Order: sequence, then structure tokens, then C-alpha cells
Amino acid sequence: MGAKITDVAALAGVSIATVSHVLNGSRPVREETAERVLQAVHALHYTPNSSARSLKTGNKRMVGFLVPDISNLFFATMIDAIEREIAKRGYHLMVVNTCESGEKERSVLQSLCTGIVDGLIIASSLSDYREMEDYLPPKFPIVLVDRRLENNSADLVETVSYRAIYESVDYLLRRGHEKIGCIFGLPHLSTTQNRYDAYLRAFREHGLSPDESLIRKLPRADSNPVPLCEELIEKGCTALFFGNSRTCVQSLCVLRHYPEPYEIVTFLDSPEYRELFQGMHVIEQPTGSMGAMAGEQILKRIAHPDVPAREILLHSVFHDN
Amino acid sequence: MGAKITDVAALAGVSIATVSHVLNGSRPVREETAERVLQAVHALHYTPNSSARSLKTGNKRMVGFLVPDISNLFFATMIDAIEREIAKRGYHLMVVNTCESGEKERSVLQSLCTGIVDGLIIASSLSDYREMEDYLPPKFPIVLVDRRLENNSADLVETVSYRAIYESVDYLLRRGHEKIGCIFGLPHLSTTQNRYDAYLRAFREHGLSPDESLIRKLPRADSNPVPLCEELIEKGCTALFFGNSRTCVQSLCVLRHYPEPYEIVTFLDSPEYRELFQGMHVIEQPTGSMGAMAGEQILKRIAHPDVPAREILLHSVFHDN
DNA sequence: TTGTATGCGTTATCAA
DNA sequence: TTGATAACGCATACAA
Repeated sequence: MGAKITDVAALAGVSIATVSHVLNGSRPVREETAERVLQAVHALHYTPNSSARSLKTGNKRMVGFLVPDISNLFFATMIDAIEREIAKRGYHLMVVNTCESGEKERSVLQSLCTGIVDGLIIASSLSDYREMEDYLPPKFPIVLVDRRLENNSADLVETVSYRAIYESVDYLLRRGHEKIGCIFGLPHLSTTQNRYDAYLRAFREHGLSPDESLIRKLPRADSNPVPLCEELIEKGCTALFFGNSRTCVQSLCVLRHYPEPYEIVTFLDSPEYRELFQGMHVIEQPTGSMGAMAGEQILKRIAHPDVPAREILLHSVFHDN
Repeated sequence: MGAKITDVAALAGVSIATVSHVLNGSRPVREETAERVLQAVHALHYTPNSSARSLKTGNKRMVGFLVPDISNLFFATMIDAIEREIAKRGYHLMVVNTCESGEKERSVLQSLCTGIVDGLIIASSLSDYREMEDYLPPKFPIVLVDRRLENNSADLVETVSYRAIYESVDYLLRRGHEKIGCIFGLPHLSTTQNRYDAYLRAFREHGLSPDESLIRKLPRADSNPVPLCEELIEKGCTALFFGNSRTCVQSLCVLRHYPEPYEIVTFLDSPEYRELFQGMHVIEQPTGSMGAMAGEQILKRIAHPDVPAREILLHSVFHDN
């Protein structure tokens, strides 16, 4: 252990209260006294013990982020944005990978919310908010991001892709495609459901109904989309629609093996993929903005636990390249 | 605030000492009593307040990981492995993105090492260990991972790629390639330097010297390799060597635009890219193992701050597909 | 302008 | 086998 507040007080010839107030600016101190304290602090390389401070004040200056899959660039981009946002106010970000497991999410939730972090941003693998509510102290600051849960009563930052999906389908139909293959993500996620619904509605609004046999969903987080993709191409699809970046990236190796009569629409989840997706049509998600908004919102929530929950909606944009 | 140890004690009809001992296994407790305590813990969703525990024990059960670039899958893979490893012993991982900035690294270092984490794993953007040593309390547990620093006196987990690079160059030369283009990462990193040296040596051991005009290094972390790659192809290269996965991924969009008379060797930094790199020859890094070893080592170092520093070396493997 | 004393929620040392 | 209680290092209400 290093120096403690009592050591500083002794060296400066003042009480520990004065040391504390000098360091926190929490009460006027005579300039000369303050000077002596600061010198003692410097001489002893004193830094306040953050556990003691947290225990006393209840404030950790730390936000947790529960991520379903850290090896997905979508979340890496979001992490970066959140961290940048909260760092502005002196907060640290603690990232924990929940591996798309509701089980692990709950266990991590429980261990973080009691004394480690002041608030939690969660991209949840659960489906109902009540599944996590039991494990949280009442009014614990929570911001849900990207994925919506049923019976949610927490703040939410979400991206709406309905319009962008409509435009992309409209584009493909105008280009005359009749067999459009389609691969979405995990069926139980709100994002998947919303994109799927938007996709169907877009066809219906054109007076069509899509060939359901050309629509696939990935059963598991680690499912390989390659066989699905090959199947769709074999079936004679002339266009492919990918419901997220990762699926598209993983499928690229297949696409190279075939001649290219087809057009591709894919979600662009992270600017990292912009170059890789050159020549495709992309639905760009405002991933960084989502992270920034989530970071901003969790700090607001920590500061004001009692104001009503907010929903913040952002929008994806379709680019036909 | 949630339930406290006094609440549990009251509900179970025992003293707080007994609750503590049941939870920590630090003293024999009658089975029936222990059972009652556990039930109360469960009923109240009690979790010990970690600030209080840390204050008392001096142990935070938290490891920090300073990552230069969280949107690089290489590091995402490592994060996952570290977290998995230390979770076995009840430790949490706190990830902070240093954005390839030595400046930011030092500032984060300073704020984390005094009371927030028990130890730090660092993939450093600095070049000399003494640059960070000044900001650390004496004997603070540090494990350097992936990147070696000059004058290092901390534990180190590093991957050696010399043999794999030799084999890959040998392979390309045997296949008769005479113009081999080459793109490496940031010049100041030990990994880049080692790979570059190994590349040159491999040619020399074949009695050749590589055409230096076909070797490129990325000047900055956010540099776009695409123009470099195009240039190399224009110059008539029949084979390309990528010094890391990300550079290769970013260059893929170019490669599609040219007919394919060339062969590609690339580092495979993360299993995520395995499919994408199908048909290429890869130098596979043991990224997950590096993370696991780093996690294991930091816990050893925290437990035994006084044993001499260790160097742990792993090896990349070349696969000609 | 400064000092004293209490308590934050644990762990661990005594006693019983 | 269990309970009472003293720290851990700090912030802060209350005194002076």
C-alpha cells in the first residue's frame, strides 16, 4: 500500500478533513494551507484509495457494458464510441463479453451491479426485461442498446431500419430481380425480427409476397452462413440480402467462387467494412452514434435516477452504390 | 442499494460473521446453518459489495487490459481469451482502448494502477518500458502481451513468427514467384520489426535479397492499404504477403477487381477470418493462447509480486492450403 | 478557516 | 460452532 490520507495530513500538519477538502474542492481552504497539503500529496505520491472513496460516496465513476459478442465489429465500434463519450466526464468503461448467453448475462449483471459499476449499458441476449430486473437493485441505472426487450422499463437506444430496408427492397425489385435470397441473424433478437418484418412489408407494399423458401435465419451465434449462402445461389438467386455485416463477410469466400450475376445488399454495421463492401449496396447503421447516445444516456441516468425512462431512436440509411 | 450482509444475517437468524464465513469458506460452519444462510442469500439476491470487500482485503479482483485498437479482431480475440481465463478465478476484466496512442496509454495507466485494478495486461503503443515505469507504483503487476518493449522488465507473452515466415517465403520462392509484394503494419511495433526481419532473412538464406521497392509499411494505424496494394499489383507482383489480417481484409476489395494470377500469404490473427481467407496461405497466430497465457500470468504475478519476470513465447504456424 | 467523529459494508480477530 | 466488534481509508455532518 502507498500513502494514506492520514500520512498526508501528518506531513502537512493539518487534519484529514482539510486534506480531503483540498483534494475535492469541497470547502474553502486558506491558500497557504492548501499549498502545504498539495506539497505533501506530491511528496508522498498520494492517490486516494478508490475503494474507500467508492464505499463512502457510492460512486465508482465506472460504467459497465455487457456485450453479446466482442469479436463482432459492430460491438467493437460501439465500445469505442461509448468509451469516448463517457471519458469526457471522467468515467471508465468496463466491457464484459456475455457470449450471447442469457445465463452468463444474468450472472455478470449480478456481480457488476453491486459495487463495481455505477450503471450498465446492455446489448442483451435475453428476451424479457423482467428476466434481469430481479437481479438489479431497485432503480439501478440501465440503458439498453441495439436490442429491445419485452416489458422493458429502462432507457433504450435503438436503430430503426424500416425505411432503409424498404428502399433497398424497392431498389432490388426495380432492378428486376425475382429471386432474392436473404440471410438474417438470430431469430430471437428484436433486431432480426424488426428487419425480417420490414423485409416482408416492403414486398407486400409492392403487392408481392417474397418467396419464403429463399429466406434464412442463423440458428446460432456461431452458425456458419456459408452453406446457406451456397444453397441460395444454387437455387438461382440473382440478388442476395444480408441482415448483418458479419454474415456477409463470412459469405464472401463463397461469392468469389461463383460468377457474379447477382447484386448484394448488406447491412454495414461498422465503418471498418466500408472498403470490403465496395460494389455492394449497403444499409448503414449509425453504430457509433448509438454508442455515443448510450454513453450520454447512462450518465444522465446515473445523475438522475428518477426521471422517466427514455427511448432514443436512430435510423439506418440505404446507399445504392 | 441492494441487500447488505446485515439483511442476510437477520433473515437467516445468524451473525454477519457467520454469513461472511459461509460465503468465503473461511471457517467451518454447521451444515444446517450454512444452508439457512445460502437460502437467505438467494432470497435477497445478495452479492457482497465489492468496494467494501476491496477496502478490507486490498484485493479488487479486477484486471485491466490496455488495447491499442479494439476494432481489430486480433485484440477482440485476445480479450475473449483473457476474460475467459481470469473468470475461472473470479476476476473481472476491464478493457480500455488506447487508440494506438502512447499518450493515452500513459494517462490510462496512471488512473487505473492506483486502486482500480490489481494488475494490468498491456499491448503497448510505447516503445520503451521506462516510459511507463515512472507512472507505476513499485512492483505493480504488469504483463506485456504481443508487443515487446525495449528495456522491458515486466512479464511478457509474445508470439514468434520467424519459422512460419521462413516457411511461407520458402514456399513462394519454390513456386517460382519472382516479384513478391509485401505490406507490413506500423513500423515502430516490435511485431512489425520482427516480421520484417524474418522476411528479409528468409530471402537471404535462399541466397537472394528481396526487391525492397515491393515492400510497404503502413505509416499510421488508420492508413488505407488499398492504394499500396494496387501499386504492388500494377508493378506486376505475382504473389502478395500481408503482415497482418486487417491489412489483408481491407485489401480484398482490390483483389476482386483484378484477374487472379497471384498467390497470397497472410497472417491469420483471429479464427474469425478463417473462412474469409479460404484459398490463401496463412500464418496462423495463436491469438487465443496468447490471451490465455497473459491472463494466467497476470494472476500469478498478482499472487507473487516478487518472483522474477518471465517471458512466455508462442509460435505462429504456416499452412499452405 | 479548520478539526473531530461517525459510518459506508466487509473481513477477520478475539471471545464465548 | 458461533457472535461481537475492530479495523480498512475515506467523505462529510457537526463543532469550534
